[in-house]
Amino acid sequence: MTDQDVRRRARGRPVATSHAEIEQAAFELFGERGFERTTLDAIAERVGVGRRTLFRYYQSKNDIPWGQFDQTLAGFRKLLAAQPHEIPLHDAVHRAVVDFNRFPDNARPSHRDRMRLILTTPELRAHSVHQYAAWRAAIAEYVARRTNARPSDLVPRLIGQVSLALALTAYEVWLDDESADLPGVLDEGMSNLVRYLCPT
Amino acid sequence: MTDQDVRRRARGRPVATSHAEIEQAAFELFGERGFERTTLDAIAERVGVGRRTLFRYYQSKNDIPWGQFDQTLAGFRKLLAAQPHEIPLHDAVHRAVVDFNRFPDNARPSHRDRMRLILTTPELRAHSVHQYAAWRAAIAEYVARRTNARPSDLVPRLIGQVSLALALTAYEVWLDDESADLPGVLDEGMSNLVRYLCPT
DNA sequence: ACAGTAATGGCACTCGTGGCGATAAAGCCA
DNA sequence: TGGCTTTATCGCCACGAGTGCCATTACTGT
Repeated sequence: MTDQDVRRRARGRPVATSHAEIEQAAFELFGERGFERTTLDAIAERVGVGRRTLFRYYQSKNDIPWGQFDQTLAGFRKLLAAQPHEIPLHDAVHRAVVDFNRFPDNARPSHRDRMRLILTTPELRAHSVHQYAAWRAAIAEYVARRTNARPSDLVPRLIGQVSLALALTAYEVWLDDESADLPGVLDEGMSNLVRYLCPT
Repeated sequence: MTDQDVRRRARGRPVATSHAEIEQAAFELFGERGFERTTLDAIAERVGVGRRTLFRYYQSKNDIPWGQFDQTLAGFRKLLAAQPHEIPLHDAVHRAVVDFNRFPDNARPSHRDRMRLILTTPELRAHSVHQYAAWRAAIAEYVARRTNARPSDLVPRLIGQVSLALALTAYEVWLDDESADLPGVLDEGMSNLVRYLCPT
């Protein structure tokens, strides 16, 4: 999971920290002072590393809460590709989205903490656009493959955007309601959307 | 439209510039050097005003391309409120969205230039989340009114998000294709979405 | 021990942003 | 005309994110 374990000791100087360590320290501080009032210096100090080094692990302060989203995204692409070709397109996409959002509860920081921070901090809400774009692209490419279109065509793009819309709505409702489970809200959203759009 | 005209000369020192003037200067520079490499100093200098003064007109550099979106948004709320109660909800919302996106071609910077800048500059794409949130809220409130729900409930939120998804997709396609007209792409997107979601 | 290698981390710089207070340019009124 | 009030401008300083540059450090392999 964490890079230290995977990465066979290369030749040079050993790493001084890890993504996991940085995220833990950062989330502690975010919890104490809030995201905006936590400086990179503070994070670096708590990790016991130079500020400059943080930028070797995360492109920006805003990327820290997302962790290693690249890897998560790769998992999502696999989920999409694994959907059976027989089922209708919208079912395939919806299933992949729902599966993608079944998270193990043992992560640390928890998925809920992550998403709460991201979705309640204005700056992070804005910055997340970049992650969302990559997520949408995964969907658009899948749809393009199945419909013999280009990812930049109207329908693939649209389905990517609408799937994101549904997911974001589900997340907001889920965060508002402690008892809700995410896959359930996603399903509920989807059926409401169909009810809204489809002529009787 | 512009504030100078409306605002009857108040008592104190007269204003040194206007939103329109700042936007023109800014768009000139954005065109020459790109958004990111245009500093606020450069804009202030071209307008002939102190850098500090720019912040009295726009909350941030990122807000300049959006112009006075508050006013635009107020117009959108009126469009929604003006929809007849008889037609189905999704028709009402869609009509308001389409009407909202009929823009007069005489604006300067043109609507197309504005949107191209916003949608092709990563930083602006991210920052636009704030404008979008206000736009979605207008829809959510309208839907809540018509369905006797709260704006924070699943369905109003969802319809706001999905409408935005559709609009953004339409904008991207519209910008890619010089010959496309925006209302047409919006309609096309909507019918494709219905086709995608609704069981035949 | 020495060379090679790769991560660290300090330094200096740019830029957006916000606070504070001084100042300029008008109108109002005597 | 001269002061008073009002309101916008603008300079100055400080902070934090982000970036390029480069010396340094701590390993591995020979």
